[in-house]
This record gives sequence, structure tokens and C-alpha cells, in this order.
Amino acid sequence: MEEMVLDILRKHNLSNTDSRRAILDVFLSSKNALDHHDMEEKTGERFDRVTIYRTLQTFIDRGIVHTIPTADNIVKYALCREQCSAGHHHDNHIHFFCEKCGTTTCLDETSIPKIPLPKGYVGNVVNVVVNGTCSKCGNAVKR
Amino acid sequence: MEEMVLDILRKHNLSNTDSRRAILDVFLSSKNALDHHDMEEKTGERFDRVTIYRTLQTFIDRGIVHTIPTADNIVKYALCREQCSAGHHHDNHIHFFCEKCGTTTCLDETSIPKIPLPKGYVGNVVNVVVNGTCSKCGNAVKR
DNA sequence: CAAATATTTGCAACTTTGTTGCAAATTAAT
DNA sequence: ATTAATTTGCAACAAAGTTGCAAATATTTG
Repeated sequence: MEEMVLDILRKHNLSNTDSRRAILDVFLSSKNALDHHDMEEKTGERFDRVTIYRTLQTFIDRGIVHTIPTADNIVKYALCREQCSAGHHHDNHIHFFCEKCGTTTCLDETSIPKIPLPKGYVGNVVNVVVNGTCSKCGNAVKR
Repeated sequence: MEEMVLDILRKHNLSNTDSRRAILDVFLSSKNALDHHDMEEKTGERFDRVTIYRTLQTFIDRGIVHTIPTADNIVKYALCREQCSAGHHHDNHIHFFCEKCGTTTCLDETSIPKIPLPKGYVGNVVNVVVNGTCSKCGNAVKR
């Protein structure tokens, strides 16, 4: 895990600092997307809010992390899986927002269908967020 | 136009007040989705921020307006077209966010394709936001 | 390895966005 | 026209996000 973190930093030409390592660690050990507040908490409150904002922004700029616009209007961040590069994100998966537990997940198994656009519109990145009940919360109900 | 506004209020059992009329007016005369700030501006700064927040919320609750989660993470509001009712939105169209001019538009001509979900997930509302270049900005480039 | 340079961090201060309680004003009902 | 219900604005607050700058840390170079 630690090796993975260093690898990511090296690959993207980022200097190896405490906060970057800590934040990447949190991402790697979390199944769900996280917001700024989660990140403060999970890094043990040992970094300034500003540092976290700036680190997340750096990761976005380098294509390490992408944001997910969810219905509750809090920016959530998640690791990019594939071929994202600086300034260009290609997260081709669907995001799922669970209305019961509030978690946002990247559905890596899925891919976004082709979206037909009216004449004159040129699409770039497509965001699909499905709101509903996740597998964990749905199963709980059946009991 | 004025008649339309009153009609909407009557249909949803809402009392006829200055701010509600003004805000509906703005929606009816705007092609794009608007955020809270836009709304303050376009109503001529004559309402308190709180009133605008509350009025927008009321409209959402009644199914008159829906929100659009965009990449820039500012809540944008737009009129519901079809069969939205209190507590249940059915906006089945795609939203388009223009990276050049920053406007968010409802593409009424479109509809959201069926999104296949992994086992265990139950979908409810699906949000599709395409980022790209809108017809206006794309044409401008060609010159 | 140490000095020089570049980058990153934390602090303070601030802006923007959104919320809540309550009294005054407006709207609707009788 | 009076009463009852709803809506508004104000004040105060909370949370989210940004900026400038000096101190601290990381990297480079000799």
C-alpha cells in the first residue's frame, strides 16, 4: 500500500509530503467517494483545511482524483482508475448515490452508454449519477 | 406570461406573493438553469437571500423546479417541464453544462437511456450531465 | 553532505453559501 | 373588516471554500 502511494506520487511528478501520502492512503483504503470533511476526519485532523483543499486540487489537476457532482451538493472525491491524465479525465463509469446511507460509490463494472446530443452540442465528459438504494442497504431491508 | 405564473401558483396551491411571482417570472424568461446568485441578481436584489432560498425550496418540494448537480458544484435550478409532482421528480432529460460559457441547459429533446446497474443496486432518479461545448459557443468558433 | 532553490504548509483573515429562530408584514379565509 | 395562517426580512450563525504570506519542508546542485 505504502509502495503504491509512493508510486502514484512519483508517476505524477509530485513531491513526497506527509499530507499527500496521508490523503492517498485514505483514498486507497476507502471503497467510497469522500468529501473534504471526511478527509479531514480520516487523516486524523492533523492537516490544515487549506492543505487538504490544495492537495485535493493538485490531485485533480494531475488526473489522480476526480470529483463527483451529487444530489446533496457536496463535492465528493474519488481516485481515478484508468487513463486519466493531467487536465483530462476519462472516468467512464457510473456513480451511485445511496439515498439511505448517503455514500457515493464508483461502479467500476459499469460503463456510460453513448449519449445522443442535439445538433450543435459537442460532448466531452459525461457524468452519470444514479440515486437509489445500494446493495448494502437494499439487502438489509430483506432481512 | 403573467397569467402563466399565476396559473402555476394556483395549480400548486401556493399563495400569490411578490417573491414567488418574481422568481417564476425569471425562470420563465430564462433559457438556462440558474443558481441562487443569478436569481438574486435577476430579481433586482429586492428580496432577502433567505426568502429566495426558501422560495426555491418550496418550488422543489412542490415539483415546480428541479436542481441540477453540475461539475462546478453550484446548485442550479430549472423549471420542471412535465409530470413532476410534490415530492417526486421525473425529469427525464439530459442536462448540458457548457465549459466555455458556463451555462447549464435542460436538453428537453433528449431522454435518459436505460442505465444498467450491478446486482443489488436499485436505481431511482438518474442524473446525466454532459460537459462540453454548447451550440452557441461551438458556432461562434467556426465564425 | 551542505547550501541554495523550489515547493508546500499553516495561519489569519476573508468571502460565499446556506440555515435557523423570531417578530413584523402580507395573504387568504371568515 | 377582522381573524387566522402564511410568508418575509432581519440578525445571527455555521459550514465550505479561497487568498496572501511567512515559516517549514522537500528537492536540487555543487
